[in-house]
Amino acid sequence: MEDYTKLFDTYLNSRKMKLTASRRLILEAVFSLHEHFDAEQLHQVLRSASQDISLATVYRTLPLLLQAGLIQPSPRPGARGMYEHIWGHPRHAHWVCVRCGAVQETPLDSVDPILAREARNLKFETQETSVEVKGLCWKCQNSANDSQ
Amino acid sequence: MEDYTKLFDTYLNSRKMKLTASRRLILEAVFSLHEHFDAEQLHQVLRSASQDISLATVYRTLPLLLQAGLIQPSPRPGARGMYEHIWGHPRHAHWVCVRCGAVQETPLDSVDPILAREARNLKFETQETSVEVKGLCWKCQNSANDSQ
DNA sequence: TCCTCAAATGAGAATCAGTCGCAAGCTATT
DNA sequence: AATAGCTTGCGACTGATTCTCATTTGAGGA
Ligand SMILES: [Mn+2]
Ligand SMILES: [Mn+2]
Ligand SMILES: [Zn+2]
Ligand SMILES: [Zn+2]
Repeated sequence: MEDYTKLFDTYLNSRKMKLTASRRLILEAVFSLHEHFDAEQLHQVLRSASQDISLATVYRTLPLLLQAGLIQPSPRPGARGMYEHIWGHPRHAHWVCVRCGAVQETPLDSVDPILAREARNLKFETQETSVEVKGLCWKCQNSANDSQ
Repeated sequence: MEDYTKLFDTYLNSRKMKLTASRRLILEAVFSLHEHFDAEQLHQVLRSASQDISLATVYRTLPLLLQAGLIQPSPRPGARGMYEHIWGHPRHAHWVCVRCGAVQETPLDSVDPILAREARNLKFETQETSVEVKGLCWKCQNSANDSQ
């Protein structure tokens, strides 16, 4: 049993909920993906693995994974309800190209101490940090004069 | 004529669009607000000033203000389509309390140089930065054992 | 001032992601 | 096996945003 499965099971037990077959499959699908995803995409992954899980169940499971600390919202301009798995992944900033949509990631190591200091000043108890930068990736700068 | 009105006019002219009465009123409403808002709230502000602008027009104008650099999206967990005006406002991080919803702001001064350095490494041309921190505000920590 | 035409608007229909209600299916317990 | 509580699928529903289209407005030219 993977670590993340144990963690999910523990979380569910603490809520008198069950680690069902559906939830296990959704969890596996989430950790099989290495990009950001939404409910619909996750559902597609399951369907192409011939797993007939209803979309409603996918929608119902995402908040559980969120609460369990296994995924986090990963908002994209324009898109809604995007997530990414975070178990075992160092926290990171997202650099989103507004032209081609590519997303690069960088660790938050240098930003974190600063935010920690400010949190102390505000007496704010941080739960989750999100750093998103929009702009043009290297490739798109160089093709800035191409069509669209 | 306010600076932001001139800027909007210039932007619209460059697109062969017109600074109409409706757009002017929406612009004024946007800068009369000093919190984050969505289309519906903006529409309410206009209605309570007896300005009968249709909600569709509000929705149509927001992307123009965005493109003109007068407002920016200000995503809130759970809420969609939130904005804030930014003309003349220093860029800032948002500290959102997950319990009471209060939003505090801090300048990005100390974070910016770090992100600038990383942008250089990535050869990324930054257009917009968003730093959002979720957690508990000071008040809510102290009432953490209260109901809800 | 009057005309012309592209741009803008209002009203309501349409879309679409996400949620909900409920009957049926599971699973642990007795 | 009966019970009780959790979970699921299905389809109906909701609410935010977008779209369509008939009508109005506004800027520039005659
Ligand atoms: Mn990521
Ligand atoms: Mn703000
Ligand atoms: Zn790009
Ligand atoms: Zn609070």
